[in-house]
Amino acid sequence: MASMDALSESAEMMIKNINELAADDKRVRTSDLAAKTELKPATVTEMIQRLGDLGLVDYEAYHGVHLTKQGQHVADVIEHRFNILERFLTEILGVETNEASEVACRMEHVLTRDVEHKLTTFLGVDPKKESELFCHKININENDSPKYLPLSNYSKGKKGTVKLIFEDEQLSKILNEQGIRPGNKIMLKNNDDNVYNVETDKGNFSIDRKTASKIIIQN
Amino acid sequence: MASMDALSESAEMMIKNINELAADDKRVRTSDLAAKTELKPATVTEMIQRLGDLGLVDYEAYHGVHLTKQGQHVADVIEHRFNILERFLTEILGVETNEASEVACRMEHVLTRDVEHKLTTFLGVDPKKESELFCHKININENDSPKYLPLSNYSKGKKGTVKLIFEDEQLSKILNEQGIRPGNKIMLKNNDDNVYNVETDKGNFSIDRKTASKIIIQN
DNA sequence: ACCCTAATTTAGGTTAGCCTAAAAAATGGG
DNA sequence: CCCATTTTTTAGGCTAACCTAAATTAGGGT
Repeated sequence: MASMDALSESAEMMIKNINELAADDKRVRTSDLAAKTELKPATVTEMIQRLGDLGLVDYEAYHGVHLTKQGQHVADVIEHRFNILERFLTEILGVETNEASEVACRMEHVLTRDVEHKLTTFLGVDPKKESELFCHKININENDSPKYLPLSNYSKGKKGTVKLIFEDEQLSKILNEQGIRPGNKIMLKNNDDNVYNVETDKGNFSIDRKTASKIIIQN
Repeated sequence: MASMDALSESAEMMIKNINELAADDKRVRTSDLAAKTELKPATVTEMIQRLGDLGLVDYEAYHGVHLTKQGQHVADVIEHRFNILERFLTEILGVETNEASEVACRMEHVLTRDVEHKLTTFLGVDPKKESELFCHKININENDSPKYLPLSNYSKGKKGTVKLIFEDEQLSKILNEQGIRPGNKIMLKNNDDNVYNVETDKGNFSIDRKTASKIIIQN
Protein backbone atom coordinates (compact mmCIF):
# COMPACT_ATOMS: atom_id res chain seq x y z
CA MET A 1 0.00 0.00 0.00
CA ALA A 2 1.34 3.38 -1.02
CA SER A 3 1.82 5.42 2.14
CA MET A 4 0.16 8.83 2.19
CA ASP A 5 3.28 10.60 3.24
CA ALA A 6 5.09 9.50 0.12
CA LEU A 7 2.76 11.44 -2.15
CA SER A 8 3.79 14.76 -3.61
CA GLU A 9 1.61 17.81 -3.34
CA SER A 10 0.84 17.53 -7.07
CA ALA A 11 -0.22 13.93 -6.76
CA GLU A 12 -2.43 14.68 -3.77
CA MET A 13 -4.02 17.59 -5.59
CA MET A 14 -4.79 15.35 -8.56
CA ILE A 15 -6.47 12.80 -6.32
CA LYS A 16 -8.42 15.56 -4.62
CA ASN A 17 -9.63 16.86 -7.96
CA ILE A 18 -10.56 13.43 -9.24
CA ASN A 19 -12.64 12.97 -6.11
CA GLU A 20 -14.36 16.30 -6.55
CA LEU A 21 -15.27 15.57 -10.15
CA ALA A 22 -16.50 12.05 -9.50
CA ALA A 23 -20.28 12.24 -9.70
CA ASP A 24 -21.93 8.91 -8.84
CA ASP A 25 -19.39 6.33 -9.73
CA LYS A 26 -18.66 7.73 -13.16
CA ARG A 27 -15.12 7.71 -14.45
CA VAL A 28 -13.50 11.14 -14.55
CA ARG A 29 -12.24 12.33 -17.94
CA THR A 30 -8.79 13.71 -18.65
CA SER A 31 -10.11 16.92 -20.15
CA ASP A 32 -12.26 17.72 -17.12
CA LEU A 33 -9.27 17.22 -14.86
CA ALA A 34 -7.17 19.41 -17.12
CA ALA A 35 -9.76 22.17 -16.90
CA LYS A 36 -10.08 21.94 -13.13
CA THR A 37 -6.38 21.72 -12.35
CA GLU A 38 -5.38 24.22 -15.04
CA LEU A 39 -2.85 21.76 -16.31
CA LYS A 40 -2.48 20.61 -19.91
CA PRO A 41 -4.21 17.34 -20.84
CA ALA A 42 -0.86 15.69 -21.55
CA THR A 43 0.28 16.51 -18.04
CA VAL A 44 -2.88 15.06 -16.58
CA THR A 45 -2.43 11.84 -18.53
CA GLU A 46 1.12 11.53 -17.23
CA MET A 47 -0.05 12.08 -13.64
CA ILE A 48 -2.97 9.69 -13.65
CA GLN A 49 -0.79 7.01 -15.21
CA ARG A 50 1.62 7.43 -12.31
CA LEU A 51 -1.26 7.29 -9.82
CA GLY A 52 -2.43 4.15 -11.60
CA ASP A 53 0.98 2.56 -11.06
CA LEU A 54 0.69 3.40 -7.38
CA GLY A 55 -2.68 1.70 -7.21
CA LEU A 56 -4.48 4.86 -6.22
CA VAL A 57 -6.65 5.11 -9.32
CA ASP A 58 -8.03 2.67 -11.82
CA TYR A 59 -6.77 4.12 -15.10
CA GLU A 60 -7.82 2.87 -18.51
CA ALA A 61 -6.38 4.58 -21.56
CA TYR A 62 -8.93 6.80 -23.32
CA HIS A 63 -11.52 6.01 -20.66
CA GLY A 64 -10.62 8.18 -17.72
CA VAL A 65 -9.98 7.28 -14.11
CA HIS A 66 -11.78 6.15 -11.02
CA LEU A 67 -10.40 6.24 -7.47
CA THR A 68 -9.54 2.88 -5.98
CA LYS A 69 -10.42 2.19 -2.37
CA GLN A 70 -6.92 3.31 -1.47
CA GLY A 71 -7.21 6.44 -3.57
CA GLN A 72 -10.58 7.24 -2.05
CA HIS A 73 -9.05 6.99 1.38
CA VAL A 74 -6.34 9.48 0.46
CA ALA A 75 -8.99 11.81 -0.97
CA ASP A 76 -11.04 11.58 2.21
CA VAL A 77 -8.08 12.37 4.42
CA ILE A 78 -7.09 15.36 2.30
CA GLU A 79 -10.62 16.66 2.17
CA HIS A 80 -10.90 16.43 5.92
CA ARG A 81 -7.57 18.16 6.43
CA PHE A 82 -8.62 20.92 4.09
CA ASN A 83 -11.91 21.38 5.91
CA ILE A 84 -10.47 21.67 9.38
CA LEU A 85 -7.68 23.96 8.21
CA GLU A 86 -10.14 26.19 6.45
CA ARG A 87 -12.36 26.25 9.51
CA PHE A 88 -9.46 27.08 11.77
CA LEU A 89 -8.29 29.89 9.50
CA THR A 90 -11.71 31.47 9.08
CA GLU A 91 -13.46 30.73 12.38
CA ILE A 92 -10.58 31.10 14.77
CA LEU A 93 -8.11 33.40 13.06
CA GLY A 94 -10.66 35.37 11.08
CA VAL A 95 -8.86 34.99 7.77
CA GLU A 96 -10.93 36.01 4.77
CA THR A 97 -12.54 33.08 2.90
CA ASN A 98 -10.58 33.14 -0.34
CA GLU A 99 -7.24 33.43 1.33
CA ALA A 100 -8.13 30.84 3.92
CA SER A 101 -9.01 28.35 1.26
CA GLU A 102 -5.80 28.97 -0.66
CA VAL A 103 -3.64 28.62 2.41
CA ALA A 104 -5.55 25.56 3.60
CA CYS A 105 -5.01 24.03 0.17
CA ARG A 106 -1.26 24.36 0.61
CA MET A 107 -1.19 23.29 4.24
CA GLU A 108 -3.35 20.21 3.81
CA HIS A 109 -0.37 18.39 2.31
CA VAL A 110 1.98 18.87 5.23
CA LEU A 111 -0.26 17.97 8.18
CA THR A 112 0.52 14.83 10.09
CA ARG A 113 -2.19 12.58 11.44
CA ASP A 114 -1.52 13.71 14.96
CA VAL A 115 -1.76 17.41 14.14
CA GLU A 116 -4.88 16.74 12.10
CA HIS A 117 -6.41 14.88 14.99
CA LYS A 118 -5.55 17.52 17.54
CA LEU A 119 -6.74 20.36 15.38
CA THR A 120 -10.00 18.49 14.90
CA THR A 121 -10.40 18.15 18.63
CA PHE A 122 -9.58 21.82 19.01
CA LEU A 123 -12.36 22.74 16.64
CA GLY A 124 -14.78 20.61 18.55
CA VAL A 125 -15.55 17.85 16.10
CA ASP A 126 -15.94 14.38 17.49
CA PRO A 127 -12.54 12.83 16.93
CA LYS A 128 -14.04 9.37 16.80
CA LYS A 129 -15.88 10.33 13.67
CA GLU A 130 -12.62 11.44 12.22
CA SER A 131 -10.58 8.45 13.16
CA GLU A 132 -12.85 6.18 11.18
CA LEU A 133 -10.89 7.45 8.23
CA PHE A 134 -8.00 5.35 9.37
CA CYS A 135 -7.90 1.62 9.07
CA HIS A 136 -5.95 1.19 12.26
CA LYS A 137 -7.23 3.25 15.09
CA ILE A 138 -5.00 5.84 16.56
CA ASN A 139 -4.89 6.31 20.27
CA ILE A 140 -2.67 9.29 20.44
CA ASN A 141 -3.79 10.68 23.72
CA GLU A 142 -4.31 7.45 25.55
CA ASN A 143 -0.90 7.09 27.13
CA ASP A 144 -0.08 10.70 27.68
CA SER A 145 -3.41 11.85 29.00
CA PRO A 146 -2.73 14.07 31.98
CA LYS A 147 -4.38 13.17 35.21
CA TYR A 148 -6.04 16.01 37.01
CA LEU A 149 -6.84 15.44 40.63
CA PRO A 150 -7.64 17.64 43.57
CA LEU A 151 -4.78 17.88 45.99
CA SER A 152 -7.04 16.22 48.50
CA ASN A 153 -6.97 13.07 46.41
CA TYR A 154 -3.25 12.97 46.02
CA SER A 155 -1.21 10.30 47.65
CA LYS A 156 1.84 10.80 49.78
CA GLY A 157 5.02 11.68 47.95
CA LYS A 158 3.30 12.40 44.67
CA LYS A 159 4.50 15.40 42.72
CA GLY A 160 2.53 17.49 40.29
CA THR A 161 1.87 20.90 38.91
CA VAL A 162 -0.84 23.15 40.26
CA LYS A 163 -3.40 23.61 37.55
CA LEU A 164 -6.37 25.43 38.96
CA ILE A 165 -7.47 26.88 42.23
CA PHE A 166 -11.17 27.29 42.85
CA GLU A 167 -11.50 29.92 45.46
CA ASP A 168 -12.01 33.53 46.22
CA GLU A 169 -9.26 35.98 45.64
CA GLN A 170 -8.23 36.20 49.25
CA LEU A 171 -7.35 32.55 49.66
CA SER A 172 -5.87 32.54 46.21
CA LYS A 173 -3.54 35.29 47.28
CA ILE A 174 -2.45 33.48 50.41
CA LEU A 175 -1.80 30.24 48.53
CA ASN A 176 -0.01 32.24 45.91
CA GLU A 177 2.44 33.58 48.42
CA GLN A 178 3.19 30.05 49.54
CA GLY A 179 4.08 28.90 46.06
CA ILE A 180 0.73 27.29 45.37
CA ARG A 181 -0.24 28.95 42.18
CA PRO A 182 -1.21 27.61 38.80
CA GLY A 183 1.88 26.53 36.92
CA ASN A 184 4.00 25.82 39.98
CA LYS A 185 5.22 22.39 40.98
CA ILE A 186 4.34 21.03 44.38
CA MET A 187 4.71 17.77 46.24
CA LEU A 188 2.46 16.23 48.83
CA LYS A 189 4.81 15.17 51.62
CA ASN A 190 2.22 13.40 53.68
CA ASN A 191 -1.28 13.79 54.99
CA ASP A 192 -3.95 12.45 57.28
CA ASP A 193 -7.68 12.84 57.02
CA ASN A 194 -7.61 16.53 57.72
CA VAL A 195 -4.20 17.96 57.08
CA TYR A 196 -2.14 17.97 53.92
CA ASN A 197 1.56 18.76 54.22
CA VAL A 198 2.90 20.16 51.04
CA GLU A 199 6.31 21.14 49.76
CA THR A 200 6.58 24.02 47.31
CA ASP A 201 9.48 26.08 46.06
CA LYS A 202 8.69 28.44 48.93
CA GLY A 203 9.00 25.79 51.60
CA ASN A 204 6.60 23.48 53.42
CA PHE A 205 3.17 24.08 54.70
CA SER A 206 -0.12 22.54 55.69
CA ILE A 207 -3.58 22.81 54.26
CA ASP A 208 -6.90 21.60 55.53
CA ARG A 209 -8.81 19.02 53.55
CA LYS A 210 -11.52 21.27 52.32
CA THR A 211 -9.10 23.72 50.85
CA ALA A 212 -6.99 20.94 49.36
CA SER A 213 -10.01 19.69 47.48
CA LYS A 214 -10.11 22.96 45.59
CA ILE A 215 -6.57 22.78 44.36
CA ILE A 216 -6.33 20.78 41.16
CA ILE A 217 -3.01 19.18 40.37
CA GLN A 218 -1.80 17.73 37.12
CA ASN A 219 0.79 15.00 37.40
CA MET B 1 13.40 42.72 -5.57
CA ALA B 2 12.72 39.00 -5.54
CA SER B 3 9.31 38.47 -3.99
CA MET B 4 9.13 36.00 -1.11
CA ASP B 5 6.30 34.07 -2.62
CA ALA B 6 8.38 33.17 -5.64
CA LEU B 7 10.83 31.13 -3.60
CA SER B 8 10.67 27.37 -3.48
CA GLU B 9 10.65 25.47 -0.24
CA SER B 10 14.21 24.32 -0.93
CA ALA B 11 15.44 27.84 -1.55
CA GLU B 12 13.78 29.10 1.62
CA MET B 13 15.27 26.26 3.62
CA MET B 14 18.72 27.11 2.30
CA ILE B 15 18.34 30.74 3.33
CA LYS B 16 17.09 29.65 6.73
CA ASN B 17 20.12 27.43 7.21
CA ILE B 18 22.56 30.08 6.05
CA ASN B 19 21.04 32.40 8.62
CA GLU B 20 21.32 29.84 11.37
CA LEU B 21 24.97 29.15 10.61
CA ALA B 22 25.96 32.80 10.31
CA ALA B 23 27.88 33.62 13.47
CA ASP B 24 28.81 37.29 13.71
CA ASP B 25 29.06 38.43 10.15
CA LYS B 26 31.20 35.52 9.00
CA ARG B 27 30.59 34.00 5.61
CA VAL B 28 29.01 30.56 5.72
CA ARG B 29 30.94 27.69 4.12
CA THR B 30 29.53 25.28 1.59
CA SER B 31 30.55 22.23 3.61
CA ASP B 32 28.80 23.47 6.75
CA LEU B 33 25.63 24.05 4.77
CA ALA B 34 25.94 20.60 3.23
CA ALA B 35 26.24 19.06 6.68
CA LYS B 36 23.29 20.98 8.09
CA THR B 37 20.93 20.46 5.16
CA GLU B 38 22.05 16.87 4.54
CA LEU B 39 22.59 17.72 0.90
CA LYS B 40 25.74 17.06 -1.08
CA PRO B 41 28.22 19.96 -1.38
CA ALA B 42 27.66 20.12 -5.12
CA THR B 43 23.95 20.60 -4.56
CA VAL B 44 24.62 23.37 -2.08
CA THR B 45 26.90 25.15 -4.52
CA GLU B 46 24.21 25.00 -7.18
CA MET B 47 21.62 26.40 -4.78
CA ILE B 48 23.64 29.26 -3.38
CA GLN B 49 24.65 30.27 -6.89
CA ARG B 50 20.98 30.51 -7.77
CA LEU B 51 20.28 32.50 -4.61
CA GLY B 52 23.17 34.76 -5.60
CA ASP B 53 21.54 35.40 -8.96
CA LEU B 54 18.37 36.35 -7.12
CA GLY B 55 20.28 38.83 -5.00
CA LEU B 56 19.47 37.02 -1.78
CA VAL B 57 23.02 36.08 -0.89
CA ASP B 58 26.41 37.48 -1.64
CA TYR B 59 28.16 34.46 -3.15
CA GLU B 60 31.84 34.35 -3.96
CA ALA B 61 33.26 31.17 -5.42
CA TYR B 62 35.33 29.20 -2.91
CA HIS B 63 34.58 31.76 -0.21
CA GLY B 64 31.09 30.93 1.00
CA VAL B 65 28.01 33.08 1.26
CA HIS B 66 26.59 35.89 3.29
CA LEU B 67 22.94 36.96 3.35
CA THR B 68 22.18 40.25 1.65
CA LYS B 69 19.76 42.64 3.27
CA GLN B 70 17.04 41.09 1.16
CA GLY B 71 18.09 37.58 2.07
CA GLN B 72 18.22 38.50 5.74
CA HIS B 73 14.67 39.77 5.49
CA VAL B 74 13.50 36.48 4.01
CA ALA B 75 15.32 34.61 6.78
CA ASP B 76 13.71 36.76 9.46
CA VAL B 77 10.24 36.21 8.07
CA ILE B 78 10.73 32.46 7.84
CA GLU B 79 12.17 32.27 11.32
CA HIS B 80 9.23 34.16 12.72
CA ARG B 81 6.74 31.98 10.86
CA PHE B 82 8.44 28.90 12.17
CA ASN B 83 8.36 30.19 15.73
CA ILE B 84 4.69 31.06 15.79
CA LEU B 85 3.73 27.82 14.08
CA GLU B 86 5.75 25.83 16.53
CA ARG B 87 4.23 27.73 19.44
CA PHE B 88 0.75 27.20 18.11
CA LEU B 89 1.32 23.49 17.61
CA THR B 90 2.85 22.90 21.03
CA GLU B 91 1.10 25.44 23.26
CA ILE B 92 -2.37 25.37 21.78
CA LEU B 93 -2.69 21.98 20.18
CA GLY B 94 -0.37 20.14 22.53
CA VAL B 95 1.65 18.53 19.75
CA GLU B 96 4.86 16.92 20.93
CA THR B 97 7.97 19.06 20.37
CA ASN B 98 9.75 17.05 17.69
CA GLU B 99 6.69 16.58 15.58
CA ALA B 100 5.64 20.20 16.04
CA SER B 101 8.97 21.40 14.82
CA GLU B 102 8.89 19.14 11.76
CA VAL B 103 5.40 20.19 10.82
CA ALA B 104 6.14 23.86 11.47
CA CYS B 105 9.17 23.51 9.21
CA ARG B 106 6.92 22.40 6.36
CA MET B 107 4.15 24.88 7.04
CA GLU B 108 6.39 27.93 7.36
CA HIS B 109 6.72 28.02 3.56
CA VAL B 110 3.03 28.24 2.79
CA LEU B 111 1.88 30.90 5.25
CA THR B 112 0.76 34.24 3.89
CA ARG B 113 1.53 37.50 5.62
CA ASP B 114 -2.06 37.87 6.74
CA VAL B 115 -2.25 34.40 8.26
CA GLU B 116 1.12 34.92 9.91
CA HIS B 117 -0.02 38.19 11.37
CA LYS B 118 -3.33 36.84 12.64
CA LEU B 119 -1.74 33.79 14.15
CA THR B 120 0.73 36.05 15.90
CA THR B 121 -2.09 38.10 17.36
CA PHE B 122 -3.84 34.93 18.40
CA LEU B 123 -0.77 33.80 20.29
CA GLY B 124 -0.50 37.10 22.04
CA VAL B 125 2.73 38.53 20.72
CA ASP B 126 2.84 42.22 20.11
CA PRO B 127 2.04 42.48 16.44
CA LYS B 128 3.88 45.79 16.19
CA LYS B 129 7.09 44.03 16.98
CA GLU B 130 6.34 41.62 14.23
CA SER B 131 5.38 44.14 11.61
CA GLU B 132 8.80 45.75 11.81
CA LEU B 133 9.87 42.88 9.63
CA PHE B 134 8.04 44.46 6.75
CA CYS B 135 9.16 47.53 4.91
CA HIS B 136 5.60 48.78 4.56
CA LYS B 137 3.55 48.46 7.68
CA ILE B 138 0.52 46.27 7.66
CA ASN B 139 -2.43 47.12 9.80
CA ILE B 140 -4.55 44.14 9.04
CA ASN B 141 -5.94 43.51 12.45
CA GLU B 142 -6.43 47.03 13.60
CA ASN B 143 -10.13 47.16 12.84
CA ASP B 144 -11.05 43.55 12.45
CA SER B 145 -9.20 42.02 15.37
CA PRO B 146 -10.22 38.39 15.57
CA LYS B 147 -13.36 37.74 17.47
CA TYR B 148 -11.95 34.64 19.05
CA LEU B 149 -9.01 34.77 21.38
CA PRO B 150 -7.57 32.46 23.97
CA LEU B 151 -8.30 33.53 27.51
CA SER B 152 -4.55 33.89 27.95
CA ASN B 153 -4.65 36.72 25.47
CA TYR B 154 -7.47 38.64 27.10
CA SER B 155 -6.92 41.92 28.87
CA LYS B 156 -8.04 42.74 32.36
CA GLY B 157 -11.72 43.44 32.81
CA LYS B 158 -12.65 42.08 29.41
CA LYS B 159 -15.81 39.98 29.22
CA GLY B 160 -16.68 37.31 26.70
CA THR B 161 -18.36 34.02 26.07
CA VAL B 162 -16.57 30.73 26.31
CA LYS B 163 -16.47 29.22 22.86
CA LEU B 164 -14.20 26.24 22.88
CA ILE B 165 -12.15 24.38 25.38
CA PHE B 166 -9.34 22.36 23.96
CA GLU B 167 -8.36 19.80 26.47
CA ASP B 168 -8.89 16.26 27.48
CA GLU B 169 -12.19 15.24 28.98
CA GLN B 170 -11.01 15.36 32.54
CA LEU B 171 -10.01 18.98 32.60
CA SER B 172 -13.01 19.87 30.52
CA LYS B 173 -15.24 18.39 33.16
CA ILE B 174 -13.56 20.30 35.94
CA LEU B 175 -13.81 23.58 34.09
CA ASN B 176 -17.39 22.76 33.27
CA GLU B 177 -18.32 22.49 36.91
CA GLN B 178 -16.85 25.89 37.55
CA GLY B 179 -18.93 27.58 34.91
CA ILE B 180 -16.28 27.52 32.20
CA ARG B 181 -18.13 25.75 29.48
CA PRO B 182 -18.94 26.71 25.91
CA GLY B 183 -21.79 29.19 25.91
CA ASN B 184 -21.17 30.61 29.35
CA LYS B 185 -20.08 34.15 30.00
CA ILE B 186 -16.89 34.81 31.89
CA MET B 187 -14.81 37.82 32.81
CA LEU B 188 -11.10 38.09 33.28
CA LYS B 189 -10.72 39.97 36.54
CA ASN B 190 -6.98 40.35 36.36
CA ASN B 191 -3.88 38.42 35.52
CA ASP B 192 -0.13 38.40 35.52
CA ASP B 193 2.18 36.43 33.28
CA ASN B 194 1.21 33.11 34.75
CA VAL B 195 -2.09 33.33 36.53
CA TYR B 196 -5.47 34.34 35.19
CA ASN B 197 -8.21 35.23 37.69
CA VAL B 198 -11.60 34.69 36.21
CA GLU B 199 -15.15 35.38 37.31
CA THR B 200 -17.89 33.05 36.18
CA ASP B 201 -21.48 32.57 37.30
CA LYS B 202 -20.14 29.99 39.75
CA GLY B 203 -17.65 32.31 41.39
CA ASN B 204 -14.01 33.17 41.01
CA PHE B 205 -11.02 31.11 40.22
CA SER B 206 -7.50 31.02 38.90
CA ILE B 207 -6.00 29.34 35.89
CA ASP B 208 -2.45 28.97 34.72
CA ARG B 209 -1.39 30.50 31.43
CA LYS B 210 -1.03 27.29 29.46
CA THR B 211 -4.51 26.18 30.36
CA ALA B 212 -5.89 29.63 29.69
CA SER B 213 -4.45 29.48 26.20
CA LYS B 214 -6.70 26.54 25.51
CA ILE B 215 -9.89 28.30 26.45
CA ILE B 216 -11.15 30.26 23.51
CA ILE B 217 -13.38 33.22 24.26
CA GLN B 218 -15.58 35.13 21.90
CA ASN B 219 -16.03 38.79 22.75
C1' DA C 1 57.73 29.08 -1.73
C1' DC C 2 55.82 24.53 -2.55
C1' DC C 3 53.18 20.73 -2.15
C1' DC C 4 49.49 18.01 -0.27
C1' DT C 5 45.08 17.59 1.37
C1' DA C 6 40.66 19.21 2.10
C1' DA C 7 37.12 22.09 0.30
C1' DT C 8 34.74 23.55 -3.59
C1' DT C 9 33.16 23.78 -8.13
C1' DT C 10 32.16 21.89 -12.68
C1' DA C 11 30.41 18.40 -15.66
C1' DG C 12 27.15 15.34 -16.59
C1' DG C 13 23.26 12.20 -15.10
C1' DT C 14 18.38 11.36 -13.05
C1' DT C 15 13.48 12.18 -11.86
C1' DA C 16 9.14 14.73 -11.22
C1' DG C 17 6.40 17.86 -13.10
C1' DC C 18 5.42 20.83 -16.25
C1' DC C 19 5.15 22.10 -21.52
C1' DT C 20 4.12 21.80 -27.11
C1' DA C 21 3.31 19.34 -31.21
C1' DA C 22 2.14 15.30 -33.48
C1' DA C 23 -0.08 10.85 -33.58
C1' DA C 24 -3.82 7.89 -32.34
C1' DA C 25 -8.31 6.69 -30.70
C1' DA C 26 -13.18 7.60 -29.76
C1' DT C 27 -17.53 9.42 -31.10
C1' DG C 28 -21.45 11.06 -33.20
C1' DG C 29 -24.04 13.21 -37.36
C1' DG C 30 -25.26 12.35 -41.88
C1' DC D 1 -20.94 2.87 -41.32
C1' DC D 2 -17.83 6.35 -42.29
C1' DC D 3 -15.18 10.27 -41.64
C1' DA D 4 -14.60 14.79 -39.37
C1' DT D 5 -13.99 16.60 -35.08
C1' DT D 6 -12.82 16.18 -30.48
C1' DT D 7 -10.37 13.79 -26.93
C1' DT D 8 -6.53 11.52 -25.42
C1' DT D 9 -2.04 9.77 -25.64
C1' DT D 10 2.76 9.64 -27.12
C1' DA D 11 7.06 11.77 -28.16
C1' DG D 12 10.27 14.90 -27.10
C1' DG D 13 11.89 19.14 -24.51
C1' DC D 14 12.62 22.06 -20.40
C1' DT D 15 13.80 23.33 -15.40
C1' DA D 16 14.57 22.61 -10.44
C1' DA D 17 16.54 19.78 -7.37
C1' DC D 18 18.85 16.22 -6.33
C1' DC D 19 23.07 12.94 -7.28
C1' DT D 20 28.32 11.10 -8.44
C1' DA D 21 32.77 11.67 -10.25
C1' DA D 22 36.29 14.51 -11.88
C1' DA D 23 38.62 18.86 -11.97
C1' DT D 24 40.02 22.88 -9.62
C1' DT D 25 41.25 26.02 -5.90
C1' DA D 26 42.64 27.28 -1.14
C1' DG D 27 45.43 27.02 2.71
C1' DG D 28 48.48 25.02 6.16
C1' DG D 29 52.89 22.67 7.26
C1' DT D 30 57.77 22.45 6.37
